[in-house]
Amino acid sequence: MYDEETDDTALDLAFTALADPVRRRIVARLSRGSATVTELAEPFEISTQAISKHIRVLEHAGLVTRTRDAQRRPVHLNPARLEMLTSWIDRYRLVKEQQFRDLDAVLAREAADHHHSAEQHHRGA
Amino acid sequence: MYDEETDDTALDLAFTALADPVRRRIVARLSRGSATVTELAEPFEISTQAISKHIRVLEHAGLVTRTRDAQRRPVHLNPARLEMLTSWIDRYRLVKEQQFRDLDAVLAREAADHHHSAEQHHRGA
DNA sequence: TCTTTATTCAACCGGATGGTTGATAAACCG
DNA sequence: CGGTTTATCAACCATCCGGTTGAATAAAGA
Repeated sequence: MYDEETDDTALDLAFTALADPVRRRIVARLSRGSATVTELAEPFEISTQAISKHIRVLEHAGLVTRTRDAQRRPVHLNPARLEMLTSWIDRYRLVKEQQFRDLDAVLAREAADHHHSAEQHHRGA
Repeated sequence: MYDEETDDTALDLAFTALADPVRRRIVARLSRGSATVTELAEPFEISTQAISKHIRVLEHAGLVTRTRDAQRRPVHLNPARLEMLTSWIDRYRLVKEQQFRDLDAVLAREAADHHHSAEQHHRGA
């Protein structure tokens, strides 16, 4: 879905959003079901305004959406956006892990460490 | 490997490290093979000092390691650390995606939107 | 040894970030 | 209507972050 030319600022916003422990706990909580701002704020010792800001960061990153129920604004997790992150990470993780299994790559890495330059030994992989 | 009680600051560091487009490009480059600081700096228009700082952030996050070859310090990607991130994300993504497939969860979510409280309808999932 | 190359250290700067408090808006409840 | 609940807006503040320039370290090469 998000393959090839993944929007850079979208990744910025999403990784930045998950770089904060409070926001990660919010995501964890939302994975078990939607919740309102005050519900989400309850386990924390910071103000609801601060939580509201955190939710805005998550929303701006597309990781959560909000609906409306009277004066409440329930927050819902968007798993598709999480999938965007795993697909980005896996793209490079898997390439590298394949290299570990590839003897040629191991030799190229040793060459980078013990000889002059790392350079492109086998870019045809 | 990193299941259960994943160290919070480790996740902080790793997500923060990937929240920067320059650092993500460095990771992408390193997935194709190790490289030195000046090699990594080349495609960018910023100073090598800035790149050096970026690498330190990645190293501190455990995403890369460094060896020594004379006055060069080749940088290597650590795929295991990337795997830590995907496993964290997937933990919550998959729970939520399961809810989408679960009719009971859909009903619970509607109840959260149209009635009084989101609350715990089916925490036994 | 003197010079060049590779990299880091140190100080600095502007802008973003995460928290605060106080005020405001909107919808429900009596 | 008046009051309570839910949430955001606004201003403020300290710290962090990503970049800069200039100096220092370390090893290689002449």
